[in-house]
Amino acid sequence: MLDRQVVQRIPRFTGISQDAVEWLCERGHARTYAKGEAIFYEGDAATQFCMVLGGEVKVYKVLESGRELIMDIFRPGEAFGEVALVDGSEFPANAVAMEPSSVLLLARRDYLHLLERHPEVARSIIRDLTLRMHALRRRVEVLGESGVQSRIAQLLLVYGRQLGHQEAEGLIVPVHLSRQELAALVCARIETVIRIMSRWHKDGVVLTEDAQFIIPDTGRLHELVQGQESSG
Amino acid sequence: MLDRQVVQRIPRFTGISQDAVEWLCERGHARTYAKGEAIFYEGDAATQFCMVLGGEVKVYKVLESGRELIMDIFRPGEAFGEVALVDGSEFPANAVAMEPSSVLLLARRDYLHLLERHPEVARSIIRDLTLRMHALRRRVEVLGESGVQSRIAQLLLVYGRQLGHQEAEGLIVPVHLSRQELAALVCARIETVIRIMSRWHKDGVVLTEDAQFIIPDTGRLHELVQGQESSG
DNA sequence: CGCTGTCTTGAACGTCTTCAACCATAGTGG
DNA sequence: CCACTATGGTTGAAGACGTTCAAGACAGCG
Repeated sequence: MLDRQVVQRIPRFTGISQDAVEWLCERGHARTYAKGEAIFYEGDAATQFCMVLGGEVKVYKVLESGRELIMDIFRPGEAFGEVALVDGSEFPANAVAMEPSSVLLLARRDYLHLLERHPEVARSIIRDLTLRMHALRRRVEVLGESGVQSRIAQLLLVYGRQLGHQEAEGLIVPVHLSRQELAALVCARIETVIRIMSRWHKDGVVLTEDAQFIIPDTGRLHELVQGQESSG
Repeated sequence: MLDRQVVQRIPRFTGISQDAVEWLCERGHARTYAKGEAIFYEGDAATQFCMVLGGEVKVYKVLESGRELIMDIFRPGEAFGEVALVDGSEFPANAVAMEPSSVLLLARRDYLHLLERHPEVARSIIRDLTLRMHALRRRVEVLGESGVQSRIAQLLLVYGRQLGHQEAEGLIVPVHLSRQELAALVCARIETVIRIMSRWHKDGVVLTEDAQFIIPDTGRLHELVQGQESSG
């Protein structure tokens, strides 16, 4: 049983009828996951709709080469694993809570029912799918950059545009990413990432703090994306 | 004015009412593009729905580094640039005909009207969007592989699964890709691609023919994806 | 205290890019 | 017919870059 307040604040469900909210609250439920706890695995049948209510969830694949590739990181209000749900297939990747997280779960048949009965939800899903698409497109652009340095720069700039806010010290990007996770996002070895981040820290390009990055001057990062050279 | 026959054979529009078909035929029109001709550019306002009727269309970006990255290649029956159309934004990439092609065009307001009035079209769009998502996900997986060799192998395997058919000589992958285009797909330099393809041709791993690739033994390609080693 | 996990650094090695040159082919105009 | 040009493909050598392996630092926690 979900809280009406919570459901109504979710972008996906704004504008749906009171009846639908009621119905959704009865059918869905929230579950909490500990840090590092798996939500689903690649190959699992997609039987549930999943949406982050609190915390952070990463969806990742283990490539054939054994390397871990983070497809995307989901934050409150974002649904994940939805594509598999729509086409009734298996999850194509693993999902795990990056920190203590709360996830809204809804059985597939209820999800489809909602989709069927409420055109405004269907429209909302289309909108959400396009958002996911943009996100994936950005992932492709990041991975398309040659050079790990360019890829990290691009990644941080994307996160900055998306979640950052300007402060006196620079652009604050409030995402908590370990070096390992950074590496998995840009598809590089952790050592390479560490070396680049160390250099940047020394040069004041990007500062790593407790749970955030600080970019004093985004212009310098942009330069790094464009020309591999620089640094001299 | 479109041909009723053509429209009805498009997966996207199967199952829609005769009225809708009629309406669509009146509003939409087909246009042909010469090889290399641009269909739209990055930054253009997305005012038209575009779907390949014949030929091949590539959607690509020029990255900040100046490198060309092919996001995807579209074949008959597939819509492109649709995400921008849905959210009323600008095209995020360029589209160009890879060979003489025919493209169905439909004004945005007509597209939205169709979406509004025909729930079965809306459902169809959701299904198509999930397909696009799968495609993008596969692109991410290809680009996530380390080593150009792994990426090309992965790319060919994906195309093989999608479009290939088994023959006596091996798996035939009927896609015509220049070395330059292969390079743009895996985000590598053309020279690197050439060297790898030459080696593979010599070793009989992948044969490049006129307008297709032949993979005598997909198992060997799989090995190449997994272990970078090999070749020794 | 020792354990574990993450982070960090160094050196050797292999891969990819870069730059430069060259070949093959098709189309064009004399 | 030829020379000329444009396009796509190919090869080699030098150097930049990233990975790999090995070792150590550091903090949190039993």
